[in-house]
Amino acid sequence: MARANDNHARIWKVIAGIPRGRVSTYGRIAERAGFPRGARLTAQALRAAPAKLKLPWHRVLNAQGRIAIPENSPSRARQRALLEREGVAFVNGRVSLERYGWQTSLDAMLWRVED
DNA sequence: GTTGTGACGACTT
DNA sequence: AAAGTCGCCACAA
Repeated sequence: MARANDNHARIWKVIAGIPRGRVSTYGRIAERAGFPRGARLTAQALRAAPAKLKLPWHRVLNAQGRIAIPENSPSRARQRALLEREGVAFVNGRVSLERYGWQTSLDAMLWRVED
């Protein structure tokens, strides 16, 4: 039986692979880690992620391309700043997943979109 | 062991 | 467009 922390580790691994200047979503990350409907697991893993891992946590947005962190948290503004620093543009508080969404090589192969 | 909650998301009203 | 329902996983009480 896999322990909870093992599942978190699988999520962290996927997040670590998000390229600079691109973003992914809770649902897609979970899916790539082996949890088809585990979007919430991604959120849980992200909250529990040790800073030591230096994960690109800011590149994780919700399925609408919006920052998922609560309004009251200062991390929210920090996430946006970090993304903009990488060239990710916000329009009406939203990021175009069409343009910045991270596509895997496999996806590129299946859907014929750029990697 | 049970229950409620949440940095979520797909579906259905 | 907006709100409700349900699935999923970890965690706190």
